[in-house]
Amino acid sequence: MARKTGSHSDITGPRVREAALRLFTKHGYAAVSMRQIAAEVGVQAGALYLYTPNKQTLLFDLLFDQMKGAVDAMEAAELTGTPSEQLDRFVRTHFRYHMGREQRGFIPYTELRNLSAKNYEKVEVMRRVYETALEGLVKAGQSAGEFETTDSKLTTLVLISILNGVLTWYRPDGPLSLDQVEDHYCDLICKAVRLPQLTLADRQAAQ
Amino acid sequence: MARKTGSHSDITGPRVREAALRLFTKHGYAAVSMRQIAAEVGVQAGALYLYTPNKQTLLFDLLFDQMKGAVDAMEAAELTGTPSEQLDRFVRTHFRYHMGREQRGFIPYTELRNLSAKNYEKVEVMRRVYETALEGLVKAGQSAGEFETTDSKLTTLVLISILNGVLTWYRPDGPLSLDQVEDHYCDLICKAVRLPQLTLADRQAAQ
DNA sequence: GCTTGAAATGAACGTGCGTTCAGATATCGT
DNA sequence: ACGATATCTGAACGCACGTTCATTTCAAGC
Repeated sequence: MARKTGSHSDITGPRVREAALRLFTKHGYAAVSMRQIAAEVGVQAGALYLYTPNKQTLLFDLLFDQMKGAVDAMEAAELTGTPSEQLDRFVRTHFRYHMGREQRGFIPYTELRNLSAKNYEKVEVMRRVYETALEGLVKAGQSAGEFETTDSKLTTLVLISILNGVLTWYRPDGPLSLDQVEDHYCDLICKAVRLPQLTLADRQAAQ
Repeated sequence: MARKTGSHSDITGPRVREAALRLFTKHGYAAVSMRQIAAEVGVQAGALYLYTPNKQTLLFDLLFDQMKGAVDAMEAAELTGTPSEQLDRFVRTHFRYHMGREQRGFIPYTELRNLSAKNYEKVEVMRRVYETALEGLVKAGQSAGEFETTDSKLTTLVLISILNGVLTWYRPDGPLSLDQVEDHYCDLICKAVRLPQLTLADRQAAQ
């Protein structure tokens, strides 16, 4: 036995990444072996090295794309309006990017520790961009008098905790719809920074 | 060479647990080897098995004690007063238990996936106790008319995210004092559930 | 000071890891 | 139809893992 019938790199390549994403998310990078990933794809371990130079790079690519994708999604959202409206949109974009219909999945930040120093730095740059954008938003809300928070750095950290927290437990096939969770989180976050709560009408107008 | 001078099980035993806690927290269970733990203690790998039957049990003991300790700390806090006051106390107790002067450290919930089914169940029981207590508090606040949250289950999940989020990044030797962070988190959480913010005087009176 | 038991060594075990590669087979352009 | 090339197998590599155990050394009670 050697090459499989109907095999294409266009098909197997993405499947390798999907399998790795699923397994890394579920069990963590260190606990997942290349043989497990290969088995999930339906291939021998050696074949994986046609699609990635090594395990480390596989993790890096997934984490980097995840962060880069989130940044891109945020830029595509073109946050405008008042800080309050922008924060609302930020929260929704964040949630929908990771948990939307593409079923992208989410590798928690914990896995960053498994990256080599060089790879870590590259991902960290993207993360800084993302979190700095959020912090800028918090600061803008403060100076506009919409948010009553004092320490913008600390507040941003809390917001990140909340935003990523939901990604670790939310399952699209669970009892809660995407909209329900999204609304609830927006509500809580908006109240936490004490901005006048947006009504549905406000949101549609902002859109 | 065999037995070390000045060696006692009363000393080495705790040191094994401390080393394991530190390494599991930093690198994750799967990425840490028994030889690394042994090296941290200053002993050969085989010696660890005088203090734990195996690696799995080492993790279980740490996680179980961590959860059990948190539950005990909460019971010792004897939450009384209005739901608002109780929530404030809950947040502070949570933070101080994990990050207080005993420098206990905190193994994130992510590591629960490394437990065997049986061990997982035992830890999960404690976790349920803890989170159910918090949810009961949220519900009480709702019916008392102090909290404006709608979905108590979802709200509790958010609160857990926040409470555990800080434990993953806070370092006692960092720029922020324990009190600063504690106050900030209490403030944000209290506002998130929209209860009238406690003044320092209120808190001292509640104590 | 000798004996007894606790505490640790260090070598060994089987296993699974990440990775490589020669060889085998399917696909595709011609 | 055939040759070239892309895709995959299966075996192998050295290494590190968790765990065991005979042996050695230290501590302590008599």
